[in-house]
Amino acid sequence: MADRGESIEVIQREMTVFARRARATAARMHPELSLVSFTLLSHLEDRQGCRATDLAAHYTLDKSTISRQVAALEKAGLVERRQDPADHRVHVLHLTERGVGVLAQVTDSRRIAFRERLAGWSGPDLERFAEYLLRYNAGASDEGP
Amino acid sequence: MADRGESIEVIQREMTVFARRARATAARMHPELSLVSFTLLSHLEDRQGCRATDLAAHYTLDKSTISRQVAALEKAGLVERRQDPADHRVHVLHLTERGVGVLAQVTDSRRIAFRERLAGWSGPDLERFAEYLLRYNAGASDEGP
DNA sequence: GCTAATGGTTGTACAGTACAACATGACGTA
DNA sequence: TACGTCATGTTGTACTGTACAACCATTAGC
Repeated sequence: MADRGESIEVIQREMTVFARRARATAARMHPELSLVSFTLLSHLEDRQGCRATDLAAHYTLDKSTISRQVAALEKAGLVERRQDPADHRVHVLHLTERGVGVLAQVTDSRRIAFRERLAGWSGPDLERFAEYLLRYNAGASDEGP
Repeated sequence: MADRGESIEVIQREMTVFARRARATAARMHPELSLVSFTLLSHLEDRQGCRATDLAAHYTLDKSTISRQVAALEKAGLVERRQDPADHRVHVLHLTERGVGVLAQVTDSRRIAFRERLAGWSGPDLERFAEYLLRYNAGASDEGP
């Protein structure tokens, strides 16, 4: 039906539409935890703690940005910084107990929202959609759209 | 393979990853035309001109935001505002010749980038991916993720 | 004609981000 | 061992995108 170029147009446009909305939506859903903070906390949980530099590399954000984000999260009591005894330059970041709790709660309510959002979808469609997104993002090293 | 919940997790996470990157990528690709500006110009071209209020409604942005964005685009010579003779409150927005040109050029280079980005994909996969995105976004009235 | 709604601008504030300058600490080599 | 270089992080500064609220101008409804 659609030719290659057409599909690409659509993907481009719809990805863009999505991007434009995501941040605002996240903010509306969770005034207490922005999309950025959420992803940082997730990563921290995933890795069971890591350095600021790792976060910066993983999300291609400037280290100053991370520094301030982390400072805010620390101030909010969601994250704590432990000096690495082996290298005194390094602060290893860990979720606090409270951080774990908040993250769990937000993750949960996000999951619920997405579940509802995707309620009309068949299992195989969901699976394929997820697959495509993974594939798309996996290919997005750092310079593609 | 994956159950429903798992797929939803993935979609949620990957959409988020994408969202986090899109803006920065657009900025890197086109320092002269942000993602926001780009979408506004596209809409203007699509509609062959429209009012600021229409843009605000379509993108669920505050009218003040639109006002300033449009002001910037006007200053950059990409858009012009024509007073509606029938209703003196209204400014109808139109692309200038230069606006059309810049939009075309950016659209083009975006298309090229996406084409490259999706080079390894089969036609049917592209088609289905596009379809899913459309479906997803179409359902995203205004409160879902 | 007066009141309410609509379209838009301006003041203000905030988040997220980058870049550059800097401080501190670690490490390798002469 | 001391010096230069690299790595980690923080701070100063500036810009974009955004919202909300107050406001002005104009139109529409009763």
